[in-house]
Amino acid sequence: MYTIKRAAELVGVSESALRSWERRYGLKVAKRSAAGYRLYDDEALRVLHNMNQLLHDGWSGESAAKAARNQHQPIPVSSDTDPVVQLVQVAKEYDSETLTALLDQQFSSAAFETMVDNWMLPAMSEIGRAWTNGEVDIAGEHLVTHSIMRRLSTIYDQVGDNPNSPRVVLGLPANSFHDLGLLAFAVCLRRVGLATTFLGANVPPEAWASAVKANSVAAVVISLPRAEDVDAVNSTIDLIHKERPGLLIAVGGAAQELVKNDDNVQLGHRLGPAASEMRRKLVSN
Amino acid sequence: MYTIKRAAELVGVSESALRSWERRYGLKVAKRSAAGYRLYDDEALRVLHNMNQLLHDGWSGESAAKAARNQHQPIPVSSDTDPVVQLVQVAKEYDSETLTALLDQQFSSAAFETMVDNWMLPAMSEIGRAWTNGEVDIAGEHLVTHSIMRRLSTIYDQVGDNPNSPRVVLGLPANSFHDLGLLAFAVCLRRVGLATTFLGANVPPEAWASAVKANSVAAVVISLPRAEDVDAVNSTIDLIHKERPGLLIAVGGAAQELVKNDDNVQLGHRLGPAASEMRRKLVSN
DNA sequence: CAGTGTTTGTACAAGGTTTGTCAAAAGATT
DNA sequence: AATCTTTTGACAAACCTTGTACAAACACTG
Repeated sequence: MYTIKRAAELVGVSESALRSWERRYGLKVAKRSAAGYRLYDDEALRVLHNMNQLLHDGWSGESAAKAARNQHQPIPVSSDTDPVVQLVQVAKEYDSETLTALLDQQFSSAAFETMVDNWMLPAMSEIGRAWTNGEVDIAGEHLVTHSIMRRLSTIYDQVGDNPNSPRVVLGLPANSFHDLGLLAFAVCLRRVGLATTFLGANVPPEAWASAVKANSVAAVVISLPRAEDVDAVNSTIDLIHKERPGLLIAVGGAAQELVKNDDNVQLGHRLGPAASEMRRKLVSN
Repeated sequence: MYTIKRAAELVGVSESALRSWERRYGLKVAKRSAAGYRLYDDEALRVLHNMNQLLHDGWSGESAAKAARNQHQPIPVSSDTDPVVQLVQVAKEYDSETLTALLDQQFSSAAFETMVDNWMLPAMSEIGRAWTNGEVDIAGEHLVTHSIMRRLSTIYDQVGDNPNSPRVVLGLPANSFHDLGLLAFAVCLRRVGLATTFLGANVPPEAWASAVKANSVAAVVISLPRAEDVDAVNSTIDLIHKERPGLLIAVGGAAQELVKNDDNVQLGHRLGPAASEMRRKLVSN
């Protein structure tokens, strides 16, 4: 624990500056002694160091302080606030620095499935609600969606395929574009040991037909995030049935209940359990 | 979030020009602070960078502005092009999308040490060359540097410290800021099982003195990326010698040959071998 | 080719904001 | 007693804002 004089020396700025940063930007990194003296630990010094660098780099004080705090903290971002609310807040304010910190935190906070079911999907639907209310604009929604998509793709690649297991093909019907939940589900499937082919958004019927031709394909997952796309899903299912009769077809997404279910399976709204269930169905041993 | 002064510097145009573009062509890429100051983020810089390039190509302001906003076509990362060339290309075009993909690919392509020595460091020095030639602007160089720094810090944290091993303290002298290679070396040291304390850039003499006081510190690594900082390094070394006589001091970086070497060690220019060598020196068994 | 209008970067003025530093008064530490 | 530290308020230099003006470069037209 260093006094302010020492801390200022170590960081390479004046004592006044440290006090000003605290007063003006709320950069409260120092503990206080019984008598009210500031006491800086190593973690605090790192934050101050970051702050100094960012200022040298031409950042505004306000945003530099925010970024400096979030740059190097394992448990950052006011952990007393609901992380779902935090994500909506980030979308409102278009705050990409806090977004990065929040994603870092959430993606490493629990098992992937838990994080997705308890935080990511609820938070995304909350953002959808805020968007229809006009509280969040398109840019904010985009920022968040794209960042999460990038993380998911990275994880999808990192987990890697399981080429010797039964293969599941995942995609959305033509003209449907919300592939975030579906990609998260693809990750879950890979994590339970299945092989996956991720077709993504807006898959035209022909592409579906040719994707399911391969012999290794044991199941298909179609997502139906919006009620409008019911017809597209239904006709896609018919087409797949014609191409590969008896193939397991599962439907997911917010509007999955609207699909006529003769032989197909509804996945429900929790990805972790749905992935385990899928594995049970496909793997014999 | 950069102020207009720095944003202008990074893109390589005047502040007035930025304001004019905004007023005349509606190129409103900057957020505003509470007081109305313009604040530019990376995305904004990308658009401005495009704008500038298009103007240089002879486009009219009107159409350049429209195109600059939309010019968002990431080049796919192809495996048959030299990845060093690809990184320079990314810096030229300020293409953060492709950068992410390229980093994903490279960071998972080989052992960390191989990736650093065969790709990252050569590519960074290539970007430096392109910058002195004027082929890459400051903004492009910054984008790449910062993205790589973020990856490295994540890895540094993920690898974790080895608290029971001999500790190595790493840093740059005062007023020296190129800490990318040094952080990569810190990761290498952790990966060979050593404990590390990363002080980072611009470490004032007092901070060096207090950092080496701890008994567990078995060695110090000082980096000298630019010839200008020779004096700062020499005086820092003297100070450390006075504080802890006999402590192993190693010098790395592009200009390491310039340091007077009485007892200190030169690390050479390949990080993987240097880290192994360091381990051999410090670990007895 | 000269004349006219437009585009584009830059400069200046008047006024508000940011940011590091200093000073004063009072309490804590050694 | 001498040397810290605290908060609060104040100040100046640097910075940013909008609006207007101007000159060089360019394109078009008679």
